[in-house]
Amino acid sequence: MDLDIGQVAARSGLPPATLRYYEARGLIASVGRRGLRRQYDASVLDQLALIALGKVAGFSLDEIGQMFSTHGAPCIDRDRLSERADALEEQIQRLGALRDGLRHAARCPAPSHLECPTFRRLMQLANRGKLRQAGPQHPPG
Amino acid sequence: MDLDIGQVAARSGLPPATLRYYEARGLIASVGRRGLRRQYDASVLDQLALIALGKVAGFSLDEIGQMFSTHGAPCIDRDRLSERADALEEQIQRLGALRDGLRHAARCPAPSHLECPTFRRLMQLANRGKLRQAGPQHPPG
DNA sequence: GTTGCACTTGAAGTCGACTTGAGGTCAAGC
DNA sequence: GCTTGACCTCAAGTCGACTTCAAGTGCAAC
Repeated sequence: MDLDIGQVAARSGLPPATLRYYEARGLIASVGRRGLRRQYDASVLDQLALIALGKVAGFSLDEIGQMFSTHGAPCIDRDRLSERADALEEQIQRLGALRDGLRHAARCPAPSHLECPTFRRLMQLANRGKLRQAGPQHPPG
Repeated sequence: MDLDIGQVAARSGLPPATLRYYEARGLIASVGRRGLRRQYDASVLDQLALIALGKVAGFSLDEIGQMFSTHGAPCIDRDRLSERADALEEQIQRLGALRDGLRHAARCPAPSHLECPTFRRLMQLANRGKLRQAGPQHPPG
């Protein structure tokens, strides 16, 4: 019934090294060994899916780790999800403004972007940090 | 008329070390020295604002560097801005889906999130990479 | 019985954008 | 003329999430 680390890797799409890394970080736990090899309960796949979700939602591995109760079952704080949803909402607003600014700049007839008032306003915003944390994540690796 | 690096730092809010770093990367150029100290033309402030904007828009420093012509004046590719605007649009869609999912999960009456179909669907999406690159950027440093 | 492969370990390397540190130089103020 | 403080250079350190490496182990197949 248990899964060998290789099988978990195959089903989750994560390399074994990453699974060991997660285990070392306390995000997942193996149920034992067969020879040297780690064995995992099938529920680890759910946990890994949850971890993946947490990551795209913007949680750090540490934060995700705290969402698993000591017993391994997920105990996700609903307030925390709401908070994160609100943060996403704000970010969406910022990105929307940025997108509109870029669209405008792309079409703007001013000879230099520096002469376009809209573009300059965008620059001001960026400089004052109003737009901070709005950028897309460069794909890790 | 020229600005000392300290003045540029004060006006831009960037530490001198960062200005030197940008200069080493070829993003800005000093017009000379007074004693040891770098002197900059006032236009460097525009360039720095532009760099800040590029950063929040998700460009890397290398990409931003390429947007300055060899003469220092910005020569921003309008197609590139459009592309980035489109990428932002997509990201906004993904973040919206994620936000909705989180909101639902926060309110969902299922005893465990794992038993909520919406939440599970979200997990699936995250796992298939449909949501990748959607997370908010953790502020560097 | 030996080969081969997927695993094991711990340490070190990677990425981008800086920041920090050590040791040195210069102009100004006392 | 000596101190102070802001700059200088170059090297190394930081952060998070991995990846890669070197050297070793154990099971299965031939």
